[in-house]
Amino acid sequence: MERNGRQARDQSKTGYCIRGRIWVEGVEGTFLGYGRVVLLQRIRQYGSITEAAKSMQMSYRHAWELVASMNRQSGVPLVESSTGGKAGGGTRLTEAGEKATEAFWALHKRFEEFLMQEDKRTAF
Amino acid sequence: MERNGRQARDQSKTGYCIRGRIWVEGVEGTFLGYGRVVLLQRIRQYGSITEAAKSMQMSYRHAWELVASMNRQSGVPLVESSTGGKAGGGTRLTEAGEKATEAFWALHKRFEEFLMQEDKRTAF
DNA sequence: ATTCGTTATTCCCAACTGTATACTACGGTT
DNA sequence: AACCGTAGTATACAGTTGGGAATAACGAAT
Repeated sequence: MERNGRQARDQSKTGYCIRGRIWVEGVEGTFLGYGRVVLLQRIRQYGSITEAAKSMQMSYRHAWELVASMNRQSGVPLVESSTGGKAGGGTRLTEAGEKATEAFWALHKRFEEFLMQEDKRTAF
Repeated sequence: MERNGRQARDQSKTGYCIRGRIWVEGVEGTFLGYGRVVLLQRIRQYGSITEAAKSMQMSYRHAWELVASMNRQSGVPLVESSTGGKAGGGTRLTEAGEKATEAFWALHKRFEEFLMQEDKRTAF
């Protein structure tokens, strides 16, 4: 199943594992989550929503919607787009976008550690 | 919105809050999650899937499906049902069901604490 | 002015989830 | 035997979500 591209934890001992999702919530619901931050990363990498979406097997429509949602909910835009030009335009991560992804990955890492710890600890 | 009946955290300072979901995963996906365990609790309280579902504004069909999924994935049934009789039948929580809900609430409590802590800690 | 590739936007459709409804099975009580 | 309220099951329906395709807007390079 490989939810969100994250690996399933070891179930060999009990048959169960502890899993979870974590996100930053803003006024319209999710502001930053795993998928959204991966998308931001890919946008930085490719300089294009189109390419970023393609690399994640995500439709451009969906990717664009996520980007719009993030920018709407953020005080300062996480991403800036330009249209036209020789390359047709592009999208780049702003400084605020860099900071946001960094902060989210730090949070995510601590969460993964929490899950791992609970996986060992809990009776399941 | 009040997702899953859990309260939204304080957003007064930053406009954001850290939220998450946690669950115990078995072979067919979710084994125990917040909603499922609340359902178990209500079943214990009412002695009936019908009443438990009604009290949560959940359809009987859905509630029954969740119960079946939990029992299928658990080594020993968490819930036992009987049909017929003066009361028409009923469903009660087994000892294993009690233990499972207890363990899940303990896990959930630690998770809530983790979220609270992250909410204070993180930049969002 | 034409070309080009991307952003931005719209519309329709498929898949999934859960609801509502209706029905049968059950078995103690009367 | 009839009654009653629950479990258990099937079917049809509604809402949401995301995909796919089609199209316009854009602007630098040629």
